[in-house]
Amino acid sequence: MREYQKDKKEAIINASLKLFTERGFDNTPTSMISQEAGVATGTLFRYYPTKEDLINSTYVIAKDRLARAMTVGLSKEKTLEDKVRLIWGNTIRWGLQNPQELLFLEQFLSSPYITRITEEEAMKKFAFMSDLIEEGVTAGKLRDIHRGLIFEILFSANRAVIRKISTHGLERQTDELIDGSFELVWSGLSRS
Amino acid sequence: MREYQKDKKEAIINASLKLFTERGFDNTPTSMISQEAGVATGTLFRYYPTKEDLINSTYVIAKDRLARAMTVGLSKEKTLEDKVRLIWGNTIRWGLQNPQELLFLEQFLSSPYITRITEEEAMKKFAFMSDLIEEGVTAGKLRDIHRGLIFEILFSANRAVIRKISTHGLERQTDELIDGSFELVWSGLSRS
Amino acid sequence: MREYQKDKKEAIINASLKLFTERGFDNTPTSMISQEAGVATGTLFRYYPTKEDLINSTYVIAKDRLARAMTVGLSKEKTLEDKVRLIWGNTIRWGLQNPQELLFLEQFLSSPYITRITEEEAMKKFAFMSDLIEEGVTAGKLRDIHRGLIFEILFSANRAVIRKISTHGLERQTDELIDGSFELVWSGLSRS
Amino acid sequence: MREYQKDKKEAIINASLKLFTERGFDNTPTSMISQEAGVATGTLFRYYPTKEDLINSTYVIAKDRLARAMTVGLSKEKTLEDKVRLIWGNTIRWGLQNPQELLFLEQFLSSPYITRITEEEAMKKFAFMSDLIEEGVTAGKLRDIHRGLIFEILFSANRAVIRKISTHGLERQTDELIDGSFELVWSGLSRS
DNA sequence: AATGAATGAGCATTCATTCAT
DNA sequence: GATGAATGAATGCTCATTCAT
Repeated sequence: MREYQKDKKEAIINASLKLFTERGFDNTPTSMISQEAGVATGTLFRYYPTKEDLINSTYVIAKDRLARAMTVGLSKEKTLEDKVRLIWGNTIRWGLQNPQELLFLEQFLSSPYITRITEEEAMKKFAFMSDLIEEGVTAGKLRDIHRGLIFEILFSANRAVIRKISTHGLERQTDELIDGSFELVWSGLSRS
Repeated sequence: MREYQKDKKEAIINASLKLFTERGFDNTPTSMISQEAGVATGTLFRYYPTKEDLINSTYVIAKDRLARAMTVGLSKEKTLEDKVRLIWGNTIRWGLQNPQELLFLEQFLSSPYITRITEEEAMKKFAFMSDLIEEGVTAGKLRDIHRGLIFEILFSANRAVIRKISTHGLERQTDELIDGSFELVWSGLSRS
Repeated sequence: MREYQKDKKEAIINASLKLFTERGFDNTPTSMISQEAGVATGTLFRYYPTKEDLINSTYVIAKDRLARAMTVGLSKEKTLEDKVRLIWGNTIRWGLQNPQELLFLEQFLSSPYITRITEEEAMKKFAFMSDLIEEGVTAGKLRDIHRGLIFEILFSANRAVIRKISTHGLERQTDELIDGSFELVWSGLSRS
Repeated sequence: MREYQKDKKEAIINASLKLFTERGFDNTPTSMISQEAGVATGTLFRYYPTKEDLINSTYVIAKDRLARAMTVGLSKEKTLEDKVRLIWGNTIRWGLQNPQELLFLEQFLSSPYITRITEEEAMKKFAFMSDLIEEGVTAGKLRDIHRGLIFEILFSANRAVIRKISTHGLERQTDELIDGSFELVWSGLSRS
């Protein structure tokens, strides 16, 4: 309906992503999704037998897109700091360009759905982050505190930057803010 | 029902707080709230004409409780660093003791409801934080970057610590983690 | 809607009885029942939380009405034969006057619902029949075969008479057919 | 799917018979039937344009099987009583061995579908019974009451016996119960 | 003010049927 | 003929909200 979709399954996921982020899971009827996707109500249930299945599938897709965006150009970087800096910037830029997908992912942090989805599984896609952190701690470059905590702080601070930029319309200063916030976070995380 | 309530209005808010945090907004019927509060269904709507009104009122209450908890003992501290450190620890301890209320507040960060509630109003209660940050920047103790960004990073890192502790059952090491994470954050924020 | 109903619960049962017998359980939407009863869709579910609950309640009511109709005037009769003859006639006349209720009851014999309803419980209302049969066998008036079988044969033959009369429009000869069929069945059941 | 089927049409009927009896008409989706039959959903509708058509066809087949089973060995019997006795026993044994098919047939007695199927047509297959009854009445061996009534009583008593045996697990006493119930019914029907 | 029965729009899901391949 | 993806009307049930008592 919106645009030609290769197949209906993809159209449904795209519509879900859009509507779930705009309206929240529970405020988005499946009928609205199928309409937005340009398919019949029954078609949605052929591919996703349950609304919950649809939510979970959408989550996995979104998480995957984020993980891909974060690592663009990663292999070119040499030092640990440069790698983290690249990821830092990639993530912020992706978040600014895909605010809905990011918002959608955040819904899971505080929703009952989070328990139903294997945290483990979702985290596999971010193994590259865990690896980097482990490498940094081992090499004595990062503070020797709970690895998961470093991970969480990085992520949450990153989201904070995105939120601040988009909420206050600071897109013009994006590059400065990326750099400034990275220095701040990096100097906090790295061994003094 | 649960305990003797001064008046029905309070009973309703308490029931809301409990149920919303346990089950989420959309999964909590107003009928369940009125039952938990020990009042008739109609009574709830006398005080809160709309479910949305109830959600917003509950939000304000919870936010207020958080703000109070954060500032306990604040007047005793002298230096900026000590004040922020106190707030940092207060927040984490409160979050660990009131996980549901915290979760409830976080629901708003990514829910469509956030747009409906005056961000301004909610933020007034945290004026003490803004003041501290302003003071720190002015005095040259904190990095001179966007004030709101400092605020957001502080908050999000704080939540990250809480989440990590409760998710991984690290309550025993709470004090160390509070201290360690504060050093990390503070060294990031402060002027080198 | 149809007529003034003392209370909604009764109106719903009456509508159910009518529609279930006319259309079958599965071909009768709850919305149609509530409409026929002149209540809102939600009201039906206040009284009967599930369609199945409604079906079962309707069944119990109908069974009860039948049991009452069967025993009208029973205390006046003296001999076993007269008692059974009275019940025989009562049942046929009630069946002819309430064809839908009878049909409704028969639906249970061949429906999956029968397993869900305590056969025992339903049978309690017909204890007077079991007692009569037991009395007859003990007194040597009835053949000494499986009591339940006598019960079943009586019932099914009775229904056969009703069905035949109403299917073939033999209402004019009702009295003769009642008598004739009773003689037939009685001479079969009684000890020669 | 189950076993090799000569043609799809037969496979569909067999699947219908099985599933309709196990689950009832309305609780059996056509998709389930086509799956059980090992054909595509569309194929079913090539042979039976409507679910109702399929139900009716299945009914006719089942009725035919019953009629055949009832008359096995009938030509060997000489007297009227022996013929009826044979049919009596044949029917009970078939019913015990094919409880689901019998249940399926009974569904029609009290279902709205009965009006849609030509009673006449279904009855043609039981002409042998009508003939026997007519013969008996004419010869003065059976009571001179409404022929159809005799037919109905015979059938319903017969089903009552089957039901009683299978409900109470009396299979061991099948032969006695067949004989006992036949004596009972026959002495009722025959001219004293 | 308080009550809770009543309301009816709204929702997730099912399924008989169609039709392009 | 055969297939099975697609359709969309229909259904059981929920729940925010109203209002007579």
